[in-house]
Amino acid sequence: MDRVNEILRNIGKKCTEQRKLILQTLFELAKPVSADEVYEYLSETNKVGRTTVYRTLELFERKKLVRRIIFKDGIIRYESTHLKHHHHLICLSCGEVIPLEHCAIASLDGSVIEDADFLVTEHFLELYGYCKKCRGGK
Amino acid sequence: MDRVNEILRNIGKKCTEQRKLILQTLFELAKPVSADEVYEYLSETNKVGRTTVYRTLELFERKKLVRRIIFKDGIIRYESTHLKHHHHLICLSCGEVIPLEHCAIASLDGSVIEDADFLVTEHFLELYGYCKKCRGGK
DNA sequence: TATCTAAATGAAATTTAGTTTCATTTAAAA
DNA sequence: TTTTAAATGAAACTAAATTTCATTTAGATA
Repeated sequence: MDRVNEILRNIGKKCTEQRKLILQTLFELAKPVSADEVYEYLSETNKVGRTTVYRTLELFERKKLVRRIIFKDGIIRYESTHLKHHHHLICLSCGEVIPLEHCAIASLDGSVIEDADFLVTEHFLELYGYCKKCRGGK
Repeated sequence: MDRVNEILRNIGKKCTEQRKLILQTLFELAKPVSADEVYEYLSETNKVGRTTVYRTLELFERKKLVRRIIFKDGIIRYESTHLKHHHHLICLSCGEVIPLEHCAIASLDGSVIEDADFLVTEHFLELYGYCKKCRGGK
């Protein structure tokens, strides 16, 4: 929790109970989660309102504490940036999300696509398919 | 329009006026468009209801006439599969969407990620950054 | 060609994700 | 401690997408 306090102090915003809880949750879950999942996760103790969760995740995105991740379903999810840049394997059968450490196209960012004269600053890559379990050994 | 008729006959579903109009629209626009954009595009003649547009795009996706494309905003868009597999450059400033012909990671599909024992069947890659115009020559 | 029927349509109601409003509360500066 | 701008959260709202169900229609069958 000390770490959470320090991070929040560094972004130049008020260090509220709600923000600490939300950031802590993102650390604990350590995978892409939607605002509603964060809200549900915290709702037992019921200390944080839905609106605050949405607003706080947006703030965290602006401050680069989280990155936005979008899967095929179009729901906006966020993942803590203390996990370094990576992509995901998403099972089309059971929905499991597996982080993929190595990024084969990291070199794209900062480069210019010649034909289009386009400067790439970020990229989204998600891989879909079937996990070991769902393939039943095949 | 002959082409549209033939395609619809081949998927084993009724060849309705609405389906023909929607497929024709996807051919004409030839870029990722949302259900609402298709609806608006057709609304002058007002021949197709909103529900039908949503349902038809889902049908087309199941029949592989269109593929689903998701950008950062989370809105579900579709693009005709008569355009072969490719990705997009999306300008963070003006929103322009530029198709990117070459796919550097096409070889991923059908391959197994060893560490995770995961069979990849499809992938989503979108590149964000700044187009020539918005960079003002830089 | 007329009849029939399962499939398709679309208006309206509903659901879900996300945003805005505004009165109240609070972190932290003075 | 007082003060105040920032933050919160309930409720209202918006937008995207889905469901319901009465009506229409494509195209198979007689």
